[in-house]
Amino acid sequence: MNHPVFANESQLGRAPGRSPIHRQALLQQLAARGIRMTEQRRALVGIIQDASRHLDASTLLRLAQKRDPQIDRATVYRTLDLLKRQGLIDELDLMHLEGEKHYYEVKTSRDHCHLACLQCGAILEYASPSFDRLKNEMAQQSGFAIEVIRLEIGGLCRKCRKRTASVNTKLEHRRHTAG
Amino acid sequence: MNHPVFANESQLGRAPGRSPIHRQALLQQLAARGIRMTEQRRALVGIIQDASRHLDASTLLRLAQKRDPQIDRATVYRTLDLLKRQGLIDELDLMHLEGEKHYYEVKTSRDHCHLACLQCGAILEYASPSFDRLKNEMAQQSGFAIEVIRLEIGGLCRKCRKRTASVNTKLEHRRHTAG
DNA sequence: ATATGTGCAAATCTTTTGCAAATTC
DNA sequence: GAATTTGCAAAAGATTTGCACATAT
Repeated sequence: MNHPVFANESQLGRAPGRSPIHRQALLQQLAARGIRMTEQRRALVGIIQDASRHLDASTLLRLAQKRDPQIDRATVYRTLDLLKRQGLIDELDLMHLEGEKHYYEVKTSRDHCHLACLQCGAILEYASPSFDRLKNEMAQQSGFAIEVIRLEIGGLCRKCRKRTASVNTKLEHRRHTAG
Repeated sequence: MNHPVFANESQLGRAPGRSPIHRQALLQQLAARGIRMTEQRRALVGIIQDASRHLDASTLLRLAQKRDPQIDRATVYRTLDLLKRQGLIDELDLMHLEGEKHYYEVKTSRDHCHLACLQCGAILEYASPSFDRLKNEMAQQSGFAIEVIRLEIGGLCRKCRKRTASVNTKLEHRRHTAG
């Protein structure tokens, strides 16, 4: 790929280029590492996979309880921790748009970053060769063996910018025509 | 600047190119925005400025209380929130090396990112033209007006990598010479 | 048998909030 | 005296932990 790739701009939207094939690959990875895949863990992985947006722990719990009302908060947190330590999911803040929770997504084949609109809460995902290059450069220059990389941006999305701009224009107009 | 810049590798180290002049500039910015600078706020800003490492809220509180035992947790959080909203400090996770706290640093003239060693906790700060370029590219391509940018990396620092590598080698050696 | 996973409840940790008193404009 | 800032104590929210029981190897 030779140019930036976007996901559709949307509330807590998901990354570009995610495929259903991932599911099997993911379960295989876990099996290969000798990790016991229980019903509950399988369900949690599935929910994270299928979600059309980034989930936080309590939302994940709620969704999981729809199928299995028995499942406990602790299990959710323990599973998230497991998957995190195995490097199979990434943890995001999304600029703490709502409280201090974390959001999770299955690690994609391609690193990408998240742009969060501080006004409307839209999340845009962004992957580009420059990002890949920067990562390589940093690894090389710093001597770090990079395990996790997280680039998050807060700002105003295109729409909100226009909206704000037009409001400002109106306000200015009013100001000029007032006295 | 035409090449990557590092801060010294150290426990929770600070960014390259920070100058004491910042203090005045910062207080001026606040004054210019009509923000009342009380003794306590001034003290907190000073402590964050002077710190040789990234501080979390409770450490900041502890340090502030050395001079003024009266100062309260709430004031610290409220001040951090104020400075954050004014875009004068940045909030970091440092890959949650210890718990879920946040760390703070005065915004520097140059954007930089943080590499956190998951083994020894060292923090390396990194600024480079590629990072600046990526930021511009993203702003342009996405249409976002970027207000905050946060690039954090978790991995193994050079030292820990070597250390780990040599441990592995020893282990392998032992394994080979064992039976 | 031994190790691992789970539910439950309580604990912990960080951050926020309501309110009355103090301070500043 | 109106608006802002502060301390205090309580609340809220997210995450972790101890422990007894259940499940898998």
